[in-house]
Amino acid sequence: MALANVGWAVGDPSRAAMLAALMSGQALTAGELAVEAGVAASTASSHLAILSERGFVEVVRQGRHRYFRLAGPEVAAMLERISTFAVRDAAPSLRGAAPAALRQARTCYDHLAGELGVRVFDAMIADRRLVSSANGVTLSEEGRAFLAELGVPIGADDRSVPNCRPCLDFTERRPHLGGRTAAALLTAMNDSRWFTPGPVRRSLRLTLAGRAAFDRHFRPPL
Amino acid sequence: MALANVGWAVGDPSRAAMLAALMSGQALTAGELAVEAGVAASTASSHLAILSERGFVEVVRQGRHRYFRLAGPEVAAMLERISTFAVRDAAPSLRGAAPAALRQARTCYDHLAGELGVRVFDAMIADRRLVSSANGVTLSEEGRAFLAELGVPIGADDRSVPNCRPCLDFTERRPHLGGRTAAALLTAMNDSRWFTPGPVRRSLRLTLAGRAAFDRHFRPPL
DNA sequence: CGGTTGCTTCGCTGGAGATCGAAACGTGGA
DNA sequence: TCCACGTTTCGATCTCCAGCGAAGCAACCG
Repeated sequence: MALANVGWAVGDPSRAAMLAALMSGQALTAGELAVEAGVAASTASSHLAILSERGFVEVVRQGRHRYFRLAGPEVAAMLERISTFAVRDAAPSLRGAAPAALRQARTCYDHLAGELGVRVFDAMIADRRLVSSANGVTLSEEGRAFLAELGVPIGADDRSVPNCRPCLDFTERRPHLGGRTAAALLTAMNDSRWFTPGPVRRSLRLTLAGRAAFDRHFRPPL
Repeated sequence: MALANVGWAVGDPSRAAMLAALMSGQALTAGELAVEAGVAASTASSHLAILSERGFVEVVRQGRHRYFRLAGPEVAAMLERISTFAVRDAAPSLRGAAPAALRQARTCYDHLAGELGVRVFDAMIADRRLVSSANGVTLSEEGRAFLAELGVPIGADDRSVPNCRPCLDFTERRPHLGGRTAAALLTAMNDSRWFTPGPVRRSLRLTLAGRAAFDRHFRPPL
């Protein structure tokens, strides 16, 4: 029976934690997912085999890493449907405050996400500092110059840890900027005091200086 | 974690079987659900306690029976989403034809369901042959006369197997007519050759005579 | 009032599977 | 060529929980 199979697969706490982590749209390695779920690598491996067999996640080998990501938007949609179901009659306190803080700006592992994260992505695309390429996005010459101006170091474009890549934003449902350069960008932003820690773990609050800087450097398209 | 909780709840084969049975929209007793899942009554009881606690099903006591039904259309929608997920890459032949045939008219255990089932319900309400009552619907005097004219026997209104009751239609998401009288009505319809068996198990196909009769007796409201 | 029926509670058992560590494997870097 | 690291496989352990039957309630029927 379909219901039981799917339910069983996502019903294990460790597997659910892994899927939840992958809901961010990021591709994560087996090791990272093990940490995320709080289990040994061997345990994670068997769980990932199950999720992979059943079509919840797909895997791409890169060097000696194995990156996992959700198998498609239908999977994400279904998982979200399940998640939101349980929350439908939860304490309403959480629904308003915490997500609001997280919605505007937060960290997604090591880079900026939320409304402002998406804004960075959109603005850089609009200004042709970022251009779509075969598998994702790459920095243009203007983009490199722009980031250099902001004091963001740009490493070599490694295939396994790309410089820039789109990362699906969980709250905005649109890509924000991920990758090594995005991490460096967030570091630079923090060094320049654009953000202070927000009220919720992982949330960021824009300072006055940050607001001005955003208006100057990442004008919202349109 | 929400994902894990919901998944765990629906991930047990017995619980999944019960939920699947309830997806028809029918309210079923604990005993019937035990048979449906193929487990002992005691086992079913503990499963139903779990499903009830977590808000998947709601229960209404009637005499010494306990009728269970899905807690609401959101539950049905979520379960359907999960079920169809597993089928998403099955043979595409089934996706179009079978549901279409089932959508128009089919049997729901012993009575008529689908578009035409809902139409019967709506028309009888609109014509005041059926009136809402404390717990469900009951036949008015006009309703009894109407059914007698169609050759439908009407038994005494037993509390545990009611004469008429609303039964949530799975495809239409609105009630159609269930209960003992609805079963008798379907029998009468079949005797009068309003339907022939459809292409799919449980599906019904309207004959020319049936179409005319429906237009005469169950004029769609508005 | 018993008798019957539907359901739940209780205590126990068995088995599935989640978990870990150790060891094997495979890839990349030195 | 060898080592380091990420990952998988294997074997063993242990916990959780689905399952049942027996007994206890509760409602209806005579």
